[in-house]
Amino acid sequence: MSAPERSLRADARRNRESVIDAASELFARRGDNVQMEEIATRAGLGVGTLYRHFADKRALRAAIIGRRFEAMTSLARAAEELADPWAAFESLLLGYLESAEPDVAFRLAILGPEEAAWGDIVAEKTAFAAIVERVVQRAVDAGLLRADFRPDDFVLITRGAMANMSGSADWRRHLTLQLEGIRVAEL
Amino acid sequence: MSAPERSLRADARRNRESVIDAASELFARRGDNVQMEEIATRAGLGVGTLYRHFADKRALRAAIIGRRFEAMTSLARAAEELADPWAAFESLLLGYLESAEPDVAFRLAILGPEEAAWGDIVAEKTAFAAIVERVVQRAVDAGLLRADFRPDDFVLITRGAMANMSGSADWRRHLTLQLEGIRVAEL
DNA sequence: GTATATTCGGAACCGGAATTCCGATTCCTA
DNA sequence: TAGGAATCGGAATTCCGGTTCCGAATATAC
Repeated sequence: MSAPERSLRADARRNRESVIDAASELFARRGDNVQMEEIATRAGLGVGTLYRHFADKRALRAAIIGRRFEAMTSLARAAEELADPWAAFESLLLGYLESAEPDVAFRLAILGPEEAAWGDIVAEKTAFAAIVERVVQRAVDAGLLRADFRPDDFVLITRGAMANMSGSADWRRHLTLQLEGIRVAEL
Repeated sequence: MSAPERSLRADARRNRESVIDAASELFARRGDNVQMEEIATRAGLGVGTLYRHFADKRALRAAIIGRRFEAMTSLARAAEELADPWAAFESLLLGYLESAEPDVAFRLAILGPEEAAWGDIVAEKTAFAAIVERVVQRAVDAGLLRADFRPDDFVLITRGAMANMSGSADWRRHLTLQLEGIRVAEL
């Protein structure tokens, strides 16, 4: 991530923290529909300060989303611990989606076409992807997921579910339907 | 739709047509990332003219999307004609998605949270929905779709597929997986 | 406690894009 | 084919939010 260089004056470190908190909160609730000034205000700072810590809006958003990916990664690690292959897969899938649900910015980042300058994020994303790959493979090997199920399908499924997280759509219902399409019928 | 009042001066009607064509083209290709001026230019007109025909960007976009819904509706009508219940259902589903694929603006309209002032559109949307309901019901009654399949599920499925139309995601693959979750296993 | 480097704050600045305005132009009717 | 209404064109205006700047305030070193 944006290496929080050692040696930052105490107040600076504290403020950086505030900015991140405020930004996380707002981006999560309103996606990209948030002004730099509002973030600064909510952090109890001036916009200038905010720009001292992050080059521009993009960088700030990227940092926030990178952070969410870190959370996703540890969540994934926890799921992988589970002994039962199916439990691990389902836990990963559901945990990921439930974490994404309340974070509009994250969902937009995943669903949107934004291919540009994701810098940091990519790394985190990759770490997460590695775990997904292992968990999926384990479930397939155990004969619980259709043999032709690929890690990419995990992406298809999750994006699909996330697309139904706005408004009144019931993404859990959608997930259920999707699972019936990929799980191997028992017996 | 925005009732093209009778009695529009010939040139006016012609220009309105140009605007709609240009806007359709551009919105379809670039979603909302299009300027009023660009639309005017491509239509061979000045922005002023454009505003004479549509109150603002919103109205213009709404008109364009409403138009797409009209197309979707006639497409749906055609699908409903098919004798085989499953063929009708599949044709509707696939036809809808294939029409949506090349139209970024339409997809955004469906996927986005934009709840505000859809005015016109809603009507068209409703007409389309009515057909979907009948086609779905017919497939369910024929025992080809799981008994608990509801028209709302059609929305879940299509939104899911549309979410995988950007970048390298393979929405057809996703659709296949989803179909296996809702179709009744033959025999 | 003073000096010096950092950091803060927020008014001012800027660029981009939507929308307005009104004189010039074009259509249509009598 | 003249008159007047309807329409066009596009420069000018407005709005909005990101970004910059630099004097003031604050922290840390000595």
